[in-house]
Amino acid sequence: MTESKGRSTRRRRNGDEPTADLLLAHAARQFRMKGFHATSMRELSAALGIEKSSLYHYLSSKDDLLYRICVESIMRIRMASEAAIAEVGDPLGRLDALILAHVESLLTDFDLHATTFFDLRSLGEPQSAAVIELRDRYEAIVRGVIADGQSAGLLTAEFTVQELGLSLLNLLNWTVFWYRPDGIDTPERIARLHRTIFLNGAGSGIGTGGLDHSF
Amino acid sequence: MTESKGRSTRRRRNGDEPTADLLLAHAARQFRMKGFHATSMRELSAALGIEKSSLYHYLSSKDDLLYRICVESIMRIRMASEAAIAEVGDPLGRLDALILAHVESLLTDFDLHATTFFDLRSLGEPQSAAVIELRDRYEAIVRGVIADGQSAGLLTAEFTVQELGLSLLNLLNWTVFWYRPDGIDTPERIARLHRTIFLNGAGSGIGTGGLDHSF
DNA sequence: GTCTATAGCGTGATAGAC
DNA sequence: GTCTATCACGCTATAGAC
Repeated sequence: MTESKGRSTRRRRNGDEPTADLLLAHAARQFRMKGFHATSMRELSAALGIEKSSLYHYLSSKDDLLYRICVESIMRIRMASEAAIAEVGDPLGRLDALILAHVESLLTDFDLHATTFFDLRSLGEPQSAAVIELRDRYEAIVRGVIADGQSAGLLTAEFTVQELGLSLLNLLNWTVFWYRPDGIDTPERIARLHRTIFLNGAGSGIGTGGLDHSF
Repeated sequence: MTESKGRSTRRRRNGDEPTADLLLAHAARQFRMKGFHATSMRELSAALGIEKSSLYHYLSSKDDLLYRICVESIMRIRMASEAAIAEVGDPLGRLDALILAHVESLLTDFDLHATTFFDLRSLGEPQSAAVIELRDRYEAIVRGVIADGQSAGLLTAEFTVQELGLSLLNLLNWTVFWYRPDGIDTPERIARLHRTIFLNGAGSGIGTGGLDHSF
């Protein structure tokens, strides 16, 4: 819980004082829904119940806001995933923990992550490069867990660590595209779906494997 | 090959006459790279070697251009996939054919598909609804192939057709996010990777299944 | 920390000659 | 079918009072 200064100035549209965190959350929400360039500072300030010029007390530019959203998004999913796998020793348990933590962060901080995925390209240099490096570092952790699984004989050696990593992140990340928080699927069930597909596939095991690929 | 009118007016920046098809391709390319709102009509016309006002001979508005890109994108992947599965009778063969055709279209018409995925939300009504309906109709075809596979005992019944469809499209579609045409991976290898993961998973088959899920 | 007012620019789109 | 010229608007960001 964020501690207020204790001084209430005037009724906000949402009942809260505008803080840096609140600003980030509102902005991420609007960016996810309309896109970064399609969302004006006018709309942003209206959602917070202040004038647009007042926004510049909290940020230096619109780009700065996007940058902070991207960094926050990646730091959160990385912290969550690292904490989850730190408790587990065996390769399969680590993979399970990673998948669950990744999906839970993805769907909890939905607006942040969706904005990062969709609007990272709108970020100028050098911020863009900095965010990409952060993301690469997180994905290296994911690939590390996969590599351990391969070494332990848990995962196939038919494909490289890179390729398996791409498959896993494909499976997990695209969820932000269609996920709606009010839907019936829980993060747990979605994680279990992806976990099952990634490890065992959707095949029944009869006649789906072998060397008779048509391509 | 598009037939020219035979009359050359002046040297274009890319050596070609501006046609509706060429315009669409150039626009999709720029939209994919910078985003719809971040790409100006100025930049668009510059890539074609004409003045910005001349663009309006080919289109009625910037939104109209995006709409045509989205429709073209979905029609192409649908035609390709329908043609591919029409030749095949058995469920596994149809799934294989669908995956390969989907991935090939995705990577061949890379700019079109990426623009549709990333900037569909920038499209106003009623065009947006029209495109979403087109996409839903295509995804129904995908789900049909999955349903057939389930009926034939080829695919697990542990998850619904909807869920398996989401997993498969997660796996395939996110590829537009990281794919670069000059990379080393061919569409065929990427399709085979996703095909293997979706049907058999990445697990070695020892100790990855069963009821001992940690979630 | 929030306001009013406005600067300065780039945008999508149009008019009309050729 | 392409051009030159221009309009009207919305945008990000700043200045300065309180």
